[in-house]
Amino acid sequence: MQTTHVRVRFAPSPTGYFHVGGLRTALFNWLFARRHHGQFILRIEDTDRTRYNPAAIPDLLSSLSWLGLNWDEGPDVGGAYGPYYQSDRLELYRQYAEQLVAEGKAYRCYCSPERLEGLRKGQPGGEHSTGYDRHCRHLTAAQKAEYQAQGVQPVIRFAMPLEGVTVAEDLLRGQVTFENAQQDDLVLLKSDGFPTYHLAVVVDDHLMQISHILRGEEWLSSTPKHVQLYRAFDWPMPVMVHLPTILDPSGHGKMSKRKKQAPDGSEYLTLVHEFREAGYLPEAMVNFIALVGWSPDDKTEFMERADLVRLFDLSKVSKAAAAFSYDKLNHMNAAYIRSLGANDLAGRLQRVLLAAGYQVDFMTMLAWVPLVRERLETLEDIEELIGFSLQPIEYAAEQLIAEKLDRETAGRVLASAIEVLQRTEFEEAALEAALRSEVERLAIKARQYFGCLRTAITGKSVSPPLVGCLVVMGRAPVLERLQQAQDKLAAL
RNA sequence: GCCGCAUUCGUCUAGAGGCCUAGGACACUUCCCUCUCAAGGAAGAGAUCGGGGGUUCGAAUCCCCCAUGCGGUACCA
Repeated sequence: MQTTHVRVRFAPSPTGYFHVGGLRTALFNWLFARRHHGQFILRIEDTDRTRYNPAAIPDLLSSLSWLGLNWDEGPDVGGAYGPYYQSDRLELYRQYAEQLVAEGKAYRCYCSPERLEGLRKGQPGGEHSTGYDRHCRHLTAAQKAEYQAQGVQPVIRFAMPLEGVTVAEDLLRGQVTFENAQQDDLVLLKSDGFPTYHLAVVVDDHLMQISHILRGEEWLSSTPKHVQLYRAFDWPMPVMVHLPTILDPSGHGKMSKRKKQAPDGSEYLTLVHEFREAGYLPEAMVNFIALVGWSPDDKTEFMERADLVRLFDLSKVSKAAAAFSYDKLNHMNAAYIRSLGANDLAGRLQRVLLAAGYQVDFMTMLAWVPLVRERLETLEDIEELIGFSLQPIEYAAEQLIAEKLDRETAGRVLASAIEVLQRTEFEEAALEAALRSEVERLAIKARQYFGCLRTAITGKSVSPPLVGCLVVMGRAPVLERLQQAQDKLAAL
């Protein structure tokens, strides 16, 4: 596989935001390029003017950068085989299309969209569901002249062989055979002068000397068209690899084709920027996505980027579509968060909170790290975890007497805590010892004592270890909340 | 409808004729730890390898048929 110099490309169409399906294709291309010390090329396939979305390219570029998938040639960086926007290569496609016309391998078609539409409607269920009836394939000179006179803007169609078969070679699936009679005379050049995907992809992959085409499985069906185009141009075929589809978590339907609802009614994330905003680490995303449709062996799952590059092997890519598991992603993200250095984690968390509008300094964040580290599934969870320390809390007074406490005892707990916290050094071991002895003195359970305090301090029944929270918050704010709790209890 | 691809625990997968009474991970259950929640530790449940025919001494692994799923069937990519 490393006999030829590896040049691969990721060639998205800027019609919408970058989604996980595209990410998987991009990542596999990137890994393959890095594994073989080849080039990873980014090419923008903006040949559909009607679906063009100006937000798509900035989103794509920033997402790829966030994930660390750098490209050797493409937008921003240029390269020897540019331009890398297909809309800047129109003249090229026109020339190649004309060349095929001149050689009798393609022809001008003057059929109206209405006629084509009628054709499609008229023949469902027929033996030949092939869309176009090749009406214009054998027009006489006079007929052509008449269409021209009418001012009809023709398209250029490829003249597919009418008989025989086309065999596509796929690295994973072997030889896939298609009957030529089933194939359409596909449009190469649209009436607006833009190429279709089929023409542009073949011309560019050849001109850019792409050695391996790794693309989604949905392209397998159009591969015979591409094979015939390569043949018509007399160009060598790149190695083809069709990557398995990513299914949504239910296992039905392509991921990200449409938004799907999770069992709890929320929407599944499908766009890369959504994962970023939801607090997923780029390193976790890369590791996880690498495992959707590929695995190095029967054990290895956590792999740093260098491992991924070293181990990536196209021949071990799975052929079957795979469902996207948010559970596993979350697990992996949490594991990556836990493995981060304290300073690194603190910095990332601080950024999340600042972006959410909170005032937090780095040292405080650093103090929180040991308390929250193994409780974070995503970076965004930090707000839920320590939000109580950043803004006033609200809770019902009844919550102070949970855990089978009674009102009087809860009052004693608060009083005892206030007393202890006033005189004890604000340091974890000292506070822990002092509070524990109060638990004994009051002859209640630790969970009751700390549960009451937890509500008073955090307003919640779940929090990071309480004593740690007290230390990070500091004496004054803590005492203030305990006194507020006393008031609440009194008012009950 | 037609064409193509795929089919191993709920999910992601390992497996390329005997190493498989099918391994790992997520999720799940139980227990331990424990101020809550996590994390961690231990144990457990979970797939006769979609079904049916072959080939073979022997098949999850090879062949055929069927079923199901997915994809394609555009002047979209």
